[in-house]
Amino acid sequence: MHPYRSHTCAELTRADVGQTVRLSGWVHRVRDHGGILFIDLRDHYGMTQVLADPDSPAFKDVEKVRSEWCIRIEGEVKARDGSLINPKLPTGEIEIFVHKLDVLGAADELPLQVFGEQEYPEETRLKYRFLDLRREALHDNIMLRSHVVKSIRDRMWATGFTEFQTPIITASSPEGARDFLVPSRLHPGKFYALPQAPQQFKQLIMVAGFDRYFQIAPCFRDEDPRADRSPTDFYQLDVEMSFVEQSDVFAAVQPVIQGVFEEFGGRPVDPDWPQISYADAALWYGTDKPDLRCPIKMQVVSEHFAGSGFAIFAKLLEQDGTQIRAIPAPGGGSRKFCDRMNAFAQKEGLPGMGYIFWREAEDGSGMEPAGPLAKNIGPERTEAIRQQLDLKVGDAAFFLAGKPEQFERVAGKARTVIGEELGLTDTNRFAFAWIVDFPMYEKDAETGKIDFSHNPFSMPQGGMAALQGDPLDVLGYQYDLACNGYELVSGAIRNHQPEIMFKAFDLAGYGKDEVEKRFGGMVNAFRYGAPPHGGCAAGIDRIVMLLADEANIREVIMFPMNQRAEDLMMNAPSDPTNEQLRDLGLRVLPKEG
RNA sequence: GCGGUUGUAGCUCAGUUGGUUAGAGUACCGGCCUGUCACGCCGGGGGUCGCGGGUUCGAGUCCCGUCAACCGCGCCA
Repeated sequence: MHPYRSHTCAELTRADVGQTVRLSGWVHRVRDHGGILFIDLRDHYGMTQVLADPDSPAFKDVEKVRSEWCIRIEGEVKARDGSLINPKLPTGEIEIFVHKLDVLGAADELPLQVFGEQEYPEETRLKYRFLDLRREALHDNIMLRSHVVKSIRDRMWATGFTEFQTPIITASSPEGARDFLVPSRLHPGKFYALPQAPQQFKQLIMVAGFDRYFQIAPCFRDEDPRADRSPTDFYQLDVEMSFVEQSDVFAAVQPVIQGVFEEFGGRPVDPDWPQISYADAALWYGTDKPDLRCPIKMQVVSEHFAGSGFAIFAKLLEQDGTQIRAIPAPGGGSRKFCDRMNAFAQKEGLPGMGYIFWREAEDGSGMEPAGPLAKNIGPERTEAIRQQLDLKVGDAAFFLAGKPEQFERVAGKARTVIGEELGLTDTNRFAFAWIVDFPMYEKDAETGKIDFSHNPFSMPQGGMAALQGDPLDVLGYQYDLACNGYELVSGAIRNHQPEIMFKAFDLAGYGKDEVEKRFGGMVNAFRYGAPPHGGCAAGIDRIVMLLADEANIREVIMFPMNQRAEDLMMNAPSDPTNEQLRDLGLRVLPKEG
């Protein structure tokens, strides 16, 4: 018999009754009745009930074990009486009568219970991640992740993609985020960088003629985290294809993502993935990662307020670049709800959201608008707004005024909250949308400087000719895939022509020298027969997060960092030894202040 | 860097307008219990109320400062 186990804790059934078996695992729960004593023994695969009574030679040993001790038992498989069967366990028809028990690893008093679904603070959970990972919910999430990654690999291979590994210690590739730097010992004073993405390598793979590449690749960015954004490192499904247009990339990626969501999501996946321009997404949804499960679309209603009796809005509209936008709220027609949403906008840093709602007229003559805004602009304008937004009795509309870039984000959030609170959002599905036609450039609000708004390697729509006019009018072959309000995929058709690339960088204020210096490895390759190519990268952590229905990305990462990019379990980052610093030719400056 | 929330037993939490010796559940230790599967019953140990200062006869509670965690903003093509 194997020294540790003849079976797993999920394996034994009525068919095994009478066998002598050996099991190893963790003590999930002990129930000590004095004369009879039960242990739920747990391993990766499942749970088996073990029992002992004073007839067992192991009885004294069994009395001593506690939760989460790692033990090995030997015993006989016994059938349970009908009334004693536990239908919740696959092994619930049998139990093991113990003859021998060995403690493989005792446990101190636990900082968090493995048994049960008690919630614990993240600090505790991260410090004792190995215990948290024993718990069913997290264990299942990590297993889900593993299956999802395998499914993605299989689907990519099945459609003609091949996986290659790219370097981890490499050159800085300033694509936007802050680099993690690695000091070089052999070249004191010089640094490697960890890749923010395998971006340049995958483009080089295309120049090298490999045609269809993918990789489940780690990416490293030294930025502050969010609930849906892991600090330090995360994984992407990185994809690149040669001789393709945007629609070819969509056609290659959609079946993979859709297939994975159908396989693991447990919820319907919308088969229709609309393509929405960046401009429309900003206007309708206030974000470039809209949640299409919420049916609300915002609209421009400036004309109804221009020159109206509502002086605040009317005056504002006299300034350049201002707009009034409306969020229709079907079913939101109560003062209480409207006031609550207004308070929400104020909490988010706006002066507030004006509103109108429509109710039954008190004299029974039909419907009447309510709210201070309606009085100020008068009945005709109010009615015109109602007709434009297609609202009826019991509905409301909220209004945001100013420069769209200043209120768009909050408007988008308000749209989401309104949709949820009014029950308009069907949460039990996955709704995808390709966001296309991103602008190539944006103007910094403070400095007025033109810079790339997204990926500097994207091909501008219209090529070289498009770069002759106003940079802010140039759109890129640059796209995202949004799902339920998260950005899942981001990609582009690349700029593979050195002249267009130099011109594109020139518009953002980067000279030829600088491009050569920073992206020389890739740009140089483009001089030797670069194929047109494009691709994208999909966030593995976010995909699993959506599939597992978790709001926090740390629930789907085996060993995550905390909000301050610290590993509490491994104690990272930590101080280097003086010897290490000397080897690297580094000295640490004392912290200022 | 900024804002919000939180911080009381190993763990999860309660603690009133400031008032006696700071409580519960769970875990841990001891006792009882032969059919439980969140077993049950009895008893016990366990506290720098995040930390520092202040107000007060008296502070877990009020004030100031500070630290930490999470959530958000900036940032993240």
